[in-house]
Amino acid sequence: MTELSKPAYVVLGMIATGRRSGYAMSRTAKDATRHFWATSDGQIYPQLKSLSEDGYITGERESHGGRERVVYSLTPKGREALNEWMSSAAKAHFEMRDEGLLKLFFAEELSVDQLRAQIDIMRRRHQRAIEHLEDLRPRAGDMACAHLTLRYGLDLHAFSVEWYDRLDAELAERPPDERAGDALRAIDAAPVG
Amino acid sequence: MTELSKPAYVVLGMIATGRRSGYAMSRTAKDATRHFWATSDGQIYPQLKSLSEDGYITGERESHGGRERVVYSLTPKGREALNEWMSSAAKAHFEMRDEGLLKLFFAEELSVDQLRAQIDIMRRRHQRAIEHLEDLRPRAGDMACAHLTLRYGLDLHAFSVEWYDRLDAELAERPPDERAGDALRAIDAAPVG
DNA sequence: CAACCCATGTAATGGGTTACATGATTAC
DNA sequence: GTAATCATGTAACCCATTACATGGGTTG
Repeated sequence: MTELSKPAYVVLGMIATGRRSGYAMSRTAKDATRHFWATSDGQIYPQLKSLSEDGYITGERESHGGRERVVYSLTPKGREALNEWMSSAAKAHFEMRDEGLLKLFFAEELSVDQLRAQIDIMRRRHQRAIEHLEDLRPRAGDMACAHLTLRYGLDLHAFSVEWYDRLDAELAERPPDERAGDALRAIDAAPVG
Repeated sequence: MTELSKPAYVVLGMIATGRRSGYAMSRTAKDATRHFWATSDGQIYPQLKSLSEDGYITGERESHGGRERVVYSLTPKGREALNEWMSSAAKAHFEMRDEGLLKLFFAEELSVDQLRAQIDIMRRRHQRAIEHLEDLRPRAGDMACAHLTLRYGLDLHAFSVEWYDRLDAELAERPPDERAGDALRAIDAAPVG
């Protein structure tokens, strides 16, 4: 039982939760899981092929109103691999990439004005993310787990909006041409308390 | 003025904030920026070479207590590229990869018990991240911006710990062998409200 | 009859990590 | 003397995205 790749578990999980064609998986990946785990078509389709060859899943051609598609099912081996992964306590992959934070990290020499401009950009970015997730909500239908992860995303971005709001409020008290590093030191580098 | 790559801006920012040797950049990348923007040695050193060739930075050999190292400075061209990026309102790259959330997304058919076990793993993961960031704090020294991004990380993980705590508290009220999807629907899929 | 969605795939490219490789200096 | 830190780099590999390619069905 060697470990499978991450995209493999995505595919197994998709099948287990009723997304049984490659296209359905692709849709769900774009709609529902993208905001915490991106998966592209270039991963899904090759994965379906190799998981079939290795006996984790089986595909059946189905004609669905004239259109042809392949509908996959988990084999016992696939079910077991999924269960093992789902209940594993092994350290799960966690990563963040936030170009905005990178800019904040380098902001030492900016003016308070310039720093506040960047913070505003970030605040609005999280605000837009919230609006985007709200739009996705109806598409989650009755999948309770989809709503759960959506809720997490919404709450997380709301946290960020508030965090940047509070930081901005503290910076608003400082002279606009002060050095950002000095201003932050002055407000104790702990504006969010 | 074609746009530079992300690792290029990392290097420019590092120089501007006083990390002037490849090794110093590598250290800061591991210590301070890793939790929101990973950069490896395999990116830093080739980048130093190509940014030198393209006239964004200049390197000077320096002997520093017998040891040799190369210390870089920004050229006017490099300074301009950095300023442009720092003040740009263009959509900044933002990405999250959370394998734990992926498992939650597929948890529909698990038991409440199994779901709570996964939530516990995630809660502890964020707790450990907080401890790790606390350990890094002394190394930020007097860099106000380093403390700022550290603060964001700490607050973000604290938010997550609380979020999972609240979710777990609600699930604790449900029978342990209930289907996770049903339990979540029952608590209205909005446990964090 | 055009645009869009369903449906499936491949190839080129780009980005990033890991492992490897080397060697000097300093602290214990 | 030996382990850790300073210091710099390269090559192989893995992973993922993008663009391309194809074609049938549905809706306005």
